[in-house]
Amino acid sequence: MYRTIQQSLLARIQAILLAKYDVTLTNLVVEQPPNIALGELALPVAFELAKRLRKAPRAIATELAAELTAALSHLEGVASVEVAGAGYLNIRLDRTAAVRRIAADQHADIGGPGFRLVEHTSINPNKAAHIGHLRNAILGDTFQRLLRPDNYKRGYEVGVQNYIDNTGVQVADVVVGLVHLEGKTLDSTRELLTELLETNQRIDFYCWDLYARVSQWYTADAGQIAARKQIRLDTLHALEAGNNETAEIADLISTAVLRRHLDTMQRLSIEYDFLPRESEILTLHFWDAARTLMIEKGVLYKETAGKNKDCWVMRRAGTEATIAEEGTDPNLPDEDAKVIVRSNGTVTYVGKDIAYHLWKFGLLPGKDFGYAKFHEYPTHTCWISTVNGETPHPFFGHADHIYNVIDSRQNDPQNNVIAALRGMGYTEAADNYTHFSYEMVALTPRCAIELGYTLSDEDRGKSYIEVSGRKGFGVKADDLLDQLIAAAKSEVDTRHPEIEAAERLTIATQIAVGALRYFMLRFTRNTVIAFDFKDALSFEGETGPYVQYAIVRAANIFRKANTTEAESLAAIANLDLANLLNAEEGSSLWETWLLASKLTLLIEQCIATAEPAYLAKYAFQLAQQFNNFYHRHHVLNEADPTRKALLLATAAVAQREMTRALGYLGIEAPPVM
RNA sequence: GCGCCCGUAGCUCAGCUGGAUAGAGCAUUUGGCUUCGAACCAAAGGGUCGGAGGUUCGAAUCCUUCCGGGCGCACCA
Repeated sequence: MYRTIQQSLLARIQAILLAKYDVTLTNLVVEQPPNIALGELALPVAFELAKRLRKAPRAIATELAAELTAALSHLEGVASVEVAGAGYLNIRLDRTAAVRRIAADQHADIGGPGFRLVEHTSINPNKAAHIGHLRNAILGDTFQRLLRPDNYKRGYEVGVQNYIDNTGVQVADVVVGLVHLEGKTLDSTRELLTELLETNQRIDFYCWDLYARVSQWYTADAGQIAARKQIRLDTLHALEAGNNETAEIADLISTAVLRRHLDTMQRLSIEYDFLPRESEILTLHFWDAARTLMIEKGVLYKETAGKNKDCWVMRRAGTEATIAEEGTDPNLPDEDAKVIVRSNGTVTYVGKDIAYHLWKFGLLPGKDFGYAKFHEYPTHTCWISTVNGETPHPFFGHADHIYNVIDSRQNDPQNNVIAALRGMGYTEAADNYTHFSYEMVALTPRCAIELGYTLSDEDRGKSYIEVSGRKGFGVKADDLLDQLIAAAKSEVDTRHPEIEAAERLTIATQIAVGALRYFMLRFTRNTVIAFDFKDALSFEGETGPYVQYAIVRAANIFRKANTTEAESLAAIANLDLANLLNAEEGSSLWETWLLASKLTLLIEQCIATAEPAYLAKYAFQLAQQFNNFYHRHHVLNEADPTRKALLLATAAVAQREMTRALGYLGIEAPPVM
């Protein structure tokens, strides 16, 4: 509702500016005054105009205020306009009218045409997911929820995919471990998987340790380094080639680990639509089609001299500009160019990635994956790439906008892919390619010590230490979640011994997931999270459970009042609320309504900036506002029926919007806690 | 060396398309449960917004520069 009023106000003021001063401002700022007593919206537009019109800001504001006041009948919901401070235009809303509209759930819509692909998680299927992967998946899943159509907004058509690098070095390393350290064959690997399954052990945990061991093994014996490096390389080539026993072992293991990843993520309500695998990109020869296209478009060329002689290379972004600027001969070999095809004829990672991204935008002629069903969620199917797929199947490679949730260390490679698209003339695709970049999750030195690692003096002095799968150094996602559930469970057990055990566990899980997802979302993307158990295991203060608790409190009011949220909101439709809302005391109630009406605005901001943290902050602020309300007004004891109705409706609107906001964050509200 | 990111309260972080008195959580101190559940609320202390210049009516926010820290710059993936 706030956004609706904002939009109509901005349109009106633009019209006035054009008619009166013949100016158009591309970027009109609207903000909220520091105090609700000054109004609900503020426009500093007079300051901006002062320069251009050579007039005092206050004088301009006075003129604009008069114009707006005259047009008040066209501004639904606006009660008055006044000049404040050095030249602010402060807008006051008609509180009663606004409350009625908010209660009736009037709000601006969000959405549009086009298909949007969100890629996230993309964990190498050779080890357990850790907290860094959790940040990735939670960011991606939350963003996907903001985009998707639902019963609150029209939304955008969305596909969620999780890229699986099942033929890379990391999987190869685990295969080396199985074959050369454990002496496993294809058959005994099968037996191992069955045994782990039967004894309720996690294959991804098994691989976590094995991966760390084999990483050390490569360099453990000085005399064997070259030989072991060769084993590693041969294994990698065997995986890439396919159709051999080594590749079959890799497929068994990577698929088993992948299933574990899906389970882990499902514990956090994270689901996928499609799992494209590198093995199909290879066997279906995506690269061949891309290569032809790139040569045709002139972005890929063979280097004839210099250090990259005999490679096929591509210029990096900005090279043309540098050449023009420095006046170097454009015919000289570009030593800075990115190698796409090595002199031995094999393609690099970036080359494969370009092919994959051309496919995402539907720009790779004649190429698509085969599709097979892989996993069933309660409401939909997750598909996986395959060579000979089944029909019918959904299509994913036709995106109008893509979002790649990939950590900031991949900035350069991502920019290479975008540069390739742009160089090929696919400007629109390049513009609609969002590298949803985020910083890593590291461990505080204290946390590392708690986990039993010995630290060097240098590490001890750092504010954080990077996790390392290769060293087996990190916190596993399932372990953290288990700890969170245990902590929440013991709280629920003491608070609600009367509830059945199974239900207590369900509640504890909801709280644990709430704490974890909120924790990963409260930091903005480019902040390194220095992970610490003390903060992550907290259920108090700025946390998910704080918001969940506020919702539980609201629900208790309705239960005891023998009414519902919907009834409470409907009940105020015909009441005379003006006296209550406009009184001094009513201001804090009105502030709750106003904040509750901002959800659409927040979602739009999160989408525009690809920053879910704003919504997390908003959910917390709304809960804070509600808790304050809860403390100041005792709803059930209220004697005056009109006032009681308003208090009930206030609790209802706060609960409605908190629940929605949490829903977008992927957090459920427990019935009790 | 080049590129990107960060530096705000004791700690962890918001605020950064310039706007009214720089905010929150944690920690510390204090007060509040015979009340709709205290996983809560209220209050207090705590800030040269890394330093220095500049642009502007106005700078935590924009520009320049310096200092400190992180990450990335392969014919690895």
